[in-house]
Amino acid sequence: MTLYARFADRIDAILDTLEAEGALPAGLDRRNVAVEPPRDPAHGDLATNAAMVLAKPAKTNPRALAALIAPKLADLPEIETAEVAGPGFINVRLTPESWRDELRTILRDAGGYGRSALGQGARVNVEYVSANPTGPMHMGHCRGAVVGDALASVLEHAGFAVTREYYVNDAGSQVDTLARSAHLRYREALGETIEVPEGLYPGDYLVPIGAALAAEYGDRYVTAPEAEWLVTFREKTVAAMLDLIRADLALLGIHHDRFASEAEVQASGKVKAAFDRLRADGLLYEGVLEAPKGEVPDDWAPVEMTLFRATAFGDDSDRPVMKADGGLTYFGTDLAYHAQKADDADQLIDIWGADHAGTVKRIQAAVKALTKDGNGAAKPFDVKLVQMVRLLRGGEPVKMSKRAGNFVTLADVVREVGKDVVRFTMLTRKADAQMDFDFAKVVEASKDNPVFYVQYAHARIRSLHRRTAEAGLAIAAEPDLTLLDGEEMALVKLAAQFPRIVEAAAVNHEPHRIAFYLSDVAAAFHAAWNRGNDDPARRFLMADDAATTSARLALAESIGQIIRNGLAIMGVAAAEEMN
RNA sequence: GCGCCCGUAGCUCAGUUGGAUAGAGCAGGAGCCUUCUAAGCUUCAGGCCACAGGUUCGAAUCCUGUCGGGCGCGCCA
Repeated sequence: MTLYARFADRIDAILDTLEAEGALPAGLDRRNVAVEPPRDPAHGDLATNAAMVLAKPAKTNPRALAALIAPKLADLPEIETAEVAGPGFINVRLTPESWRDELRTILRDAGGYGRSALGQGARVNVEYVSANPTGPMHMGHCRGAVVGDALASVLEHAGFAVTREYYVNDAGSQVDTLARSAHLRYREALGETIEVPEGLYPGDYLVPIGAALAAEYGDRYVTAPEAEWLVTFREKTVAAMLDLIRADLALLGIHHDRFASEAEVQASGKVKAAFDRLRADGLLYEGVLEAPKGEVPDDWAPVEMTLFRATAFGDDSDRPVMKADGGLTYFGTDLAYHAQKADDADQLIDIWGADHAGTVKRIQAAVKALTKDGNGAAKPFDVKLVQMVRLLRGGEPVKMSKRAGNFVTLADVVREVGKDVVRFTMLTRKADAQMDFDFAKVVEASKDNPVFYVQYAHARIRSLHRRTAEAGLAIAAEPDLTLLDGEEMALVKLAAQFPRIVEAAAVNHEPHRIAFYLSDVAAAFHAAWNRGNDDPARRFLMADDAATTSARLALAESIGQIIRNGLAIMGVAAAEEMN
């Protein structure tokens, strides 16, 4: 239980008491009562808005109600003062010993500090990456991969049971194109001189696939009609592409629990089951769509199709699930796929590139329609859109050849700057904000670079331990933490916010909050360190004072632990030293 | 035409799910610094939170409208 949750309980108990005493009417809605750190530290350690939220329904004024609550808070042993302030806030100051206890808790819980039971084991399916299996991962996929993986990790830390899932689009025309492209390389491997025509995938990564196919099948499919080899080539090539993608993802430390096949969804009874359910609810019908607004495709014609009544759930238009020829649309399968995911999850999250923003409403409509219960309550489903990353080198856009298939691959970038830099940098912006990724800046050793700055703080802390050992100081197993002064304890207060940050990141599906918080922690630690430059008495390592050094080392270690825990969520290794 | 995202310091961005006097870094001004190994430290200045209404104890945050920027619109995937 986090410190804030603990005091929320205390306040709840006090409100119970006030009800029992008749000072408050029973049954007030307390959902908006919050316990938070005040923005201005001068206001104390914790603040609650309880009196302001409850005053109106209790038919009293906030300050009067606060005056009833505050003394009861002040009576608690962990609390030094509880004062009514402003419009009716109650500002609480904890005893120094409470904070020292929190520091001990961080050290004791170690890697477990920051974990919580918030999610209560609810099953969350996070689907991310889901790049088409037509080639290696490129940088366009990278950000979604990192954001999705970090979000999954944040949710795990907040007590959710997470499944990491990848949807493999192995059923559309793109994988047929892939198979034809592989066939071309297969002929090439058998000695033909080939030229990749417009519309096929030209990438070199298909060369070894073609060679493998040639080795396996010899020349039997060189002149055979497509119908004889397409399915086989498609399966083999998709499998090879998935191996490639898995290897690329592994470079980033990403491992999915499940790869769900679009073709398998289609072949299973899932589609029929989902459609039956919708039809039973009157949400599927045969109809003709109006011509799309804006640019109308050349081949558009008003024909009858099977449509999903997406407009009943907030979409702008009903959407086809089956084409006029009876084939499934992409959306039709996707709808069934989401039904499949919802079968064994309590919540769904999709991470999509922002270029798919236009289809968010229809899939949300579908999930609502498919998961709503008798009361109309649907399973929570969030589509997180991840904006594009602009690749720069020293401020100049990275030139990518116009020739299709020649892009900056994820593997190239990881090879150049390292997994940890890629992962951290991808989390230094909100997912829906556009981001620049500058090869020069992300590896810069300066305080402008948050990746470096956070790692540097951790390395300094590790270095302290090494140097303390070298100095032969006897470090106390249970240091006297009363030797820490107010500025030092301010670091503990910042560190104590970590569990709260993790919870907020989980609830809001915003893993970037961890990165920003770690930057704050690093900045605060560096500032404390720098105080030692001006005043040797404030250095962490005091060669002639083992007791103070022990206390400060415990403090430093707690900060190091927070950084490690935060980086672990982000999937970034903490640096032992800087090179 | 419609929809989605966005609009916060000169620039790049945070903003604790509606809290108190809106923050950080860069750039700019002024000092300092040769280190508990180090790639710096302190400090100043900078704001009509695009604009106008609304909701309430309280709005950068929620709602409506306007203006401005980006992206999207399909029987593709």
